[in-house]
Amino acid sequence: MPAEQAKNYWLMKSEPNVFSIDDLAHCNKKTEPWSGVRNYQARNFMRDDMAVGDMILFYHSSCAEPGIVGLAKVAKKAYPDATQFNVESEYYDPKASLEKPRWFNVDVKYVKKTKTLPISELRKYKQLEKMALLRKGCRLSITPVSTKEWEFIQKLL
DNA sequence: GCCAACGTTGGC
DNA sequence: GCCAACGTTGGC
Repeated sequence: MPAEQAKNYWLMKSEPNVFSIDDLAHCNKKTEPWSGVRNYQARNFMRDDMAVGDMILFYHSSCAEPGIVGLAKVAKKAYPDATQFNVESEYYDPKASLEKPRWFNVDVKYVKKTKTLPISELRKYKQLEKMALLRKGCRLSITPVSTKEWEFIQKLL
């Protein structure tokens, strides 16, 4: 066994009217496949860089008070996203096949709900000014979080 | 391989 | 609802 690997940290956006932190807390085993990501950069983060045990800031977007609302962790490493093969799904991708899947997802497990830390507050801290989330025009639904950013945010929660 | 047109994201 | 910023598509 290798020595314990350095943990990575992530921020994952979800629209609460589609899938909220409470939904995650109440689903089976508090674990859910993070399916439906259809952006290559976000896919690559999941497929190539996420490991079991990585910690996640759960973020609510497109809502009254967008911000960090809880913590989660990676429960299963990436595997082909089942929704790409399902013609009934809004995430169906006709260009994907079982032999050549295009989209991957990890499983995400609920850790805890926190107070809401709004994006407007995050923008106030110099320590967070380099956060990918806060970069102008950043629309990525999955972004890396540095260890320092993670630790700073833990103190705010 | 370029790039205009188009669609989407997401804070405000 | 607006719209800036970005990613994707497809004609050439």
